Amino acid sequence: MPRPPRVSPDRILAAAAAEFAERGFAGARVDRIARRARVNKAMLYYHFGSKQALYRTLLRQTFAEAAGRLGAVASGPGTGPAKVAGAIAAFAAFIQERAFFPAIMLREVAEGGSRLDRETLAALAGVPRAFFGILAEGVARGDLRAVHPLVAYFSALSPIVFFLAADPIRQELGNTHLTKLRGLTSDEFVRQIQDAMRLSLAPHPQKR
Amino acid sequence: MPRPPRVSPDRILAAAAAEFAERGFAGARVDRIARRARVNKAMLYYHFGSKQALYRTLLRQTFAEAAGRLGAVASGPGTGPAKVAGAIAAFAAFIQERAFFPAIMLREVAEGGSRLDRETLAALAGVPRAFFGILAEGVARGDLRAVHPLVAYFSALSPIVFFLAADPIRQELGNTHLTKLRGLTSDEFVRQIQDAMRLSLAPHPQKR
DNA sequence: GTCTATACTTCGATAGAC
DNA sequence: GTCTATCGAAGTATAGAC
Repeated sequence: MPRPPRVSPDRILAAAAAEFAERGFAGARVDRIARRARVNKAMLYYHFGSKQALYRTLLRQTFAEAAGRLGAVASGPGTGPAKVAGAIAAFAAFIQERAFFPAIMLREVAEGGSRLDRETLAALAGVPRAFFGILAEGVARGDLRAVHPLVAYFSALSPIVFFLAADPIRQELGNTHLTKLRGLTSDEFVRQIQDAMRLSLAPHPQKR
Repeated sequence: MPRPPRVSPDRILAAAAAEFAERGFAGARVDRIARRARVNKAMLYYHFGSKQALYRTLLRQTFAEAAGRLGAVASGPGTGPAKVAGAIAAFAAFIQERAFFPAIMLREVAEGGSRLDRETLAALAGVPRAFFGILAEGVARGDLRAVHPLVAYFSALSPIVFFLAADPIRQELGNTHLTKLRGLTSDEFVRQIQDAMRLSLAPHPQKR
């Protein structure tokens, strides 16, 4: 006998994700989140207590799941280069399921994490930690070059976050004819980042 | 005979840069900007008209200067690889002079540019345009590989923006012992990104 | 759990004197 | 150009009935 689904909290979280991504914490409006979720505003406070608690709940869940996906790649099988490519793919796939993620990530980095509690910060830290684990294992095994982990981490993931988050602004620039470029799908972009990482992390010079 | 310097507008712009970077447009407070600039709030409105006009003025100036720096590299002398490295260095140097830039850039991308007028968007578009020019020239001359310009652009600049913007959050994570890493200076980071780009844009396989 | 009505606060912006 | 005082809108949050 299935438990009755807590539709309200889940709908509120989904609505909050969209609103916070579009407007940021300060720009988000509780009324708008409630309306998007088709619940009464009082219900939102009943379930989450405050705007900030809602925000933290959303981010903690999201970060934890992202870290979980990368952690699964890290503890799975495969060579170092394959795991790096797998981590990039997993991260990109996660983002594409949760289109709100890049914008929120960008905003939270800009904010310096000032609004996050310890638990949420810990969830966020799980993302780089999983990636660093892959790098360390590969270096120990000798199939990855020992670059500084932060360099590899930011080289691999930040272009993806940025590229996907910048989609609206690219549209806008394209529409006003300020720039013209051959289209590039997200999948192509991700593949190219994987290739670039493979090259820059290869332990020995290699043929292209 | 030197014109009297318009200290108020300049001080207001500097204060606005800090405030907008820390809190975003919606989170920024006009009162706080005025206080930081040590001017009366009415003066701020006298000079800039509205919070949004102030914001746009700041971003237009900043984007235009960033584009100008990259444009100078693009139209200057040097091989393709040297110009790419030069553009990365110029961009990093610009950011380090204007510490507020990464956070504002991140926020504006997250925002989808929705708050920018046409002129400010045009200024922003000058940044990738200069970078694309360097790439096209190098490809035509045969000393750069023809990767998609967007991939090169995001690979080169977004890690730098992210790394520098994430400094506060790294401090916080480090302080709460959630992660431990050997330090990495901004200069080292930039140099490594230059190296990675040199590798991934080399027209032929090369020794490391 | 759900809703209406509203208290309380903050903030952008301006009026108007100097 | 500069300042004080304040308006009016908008926003978070809650009280209290059902």
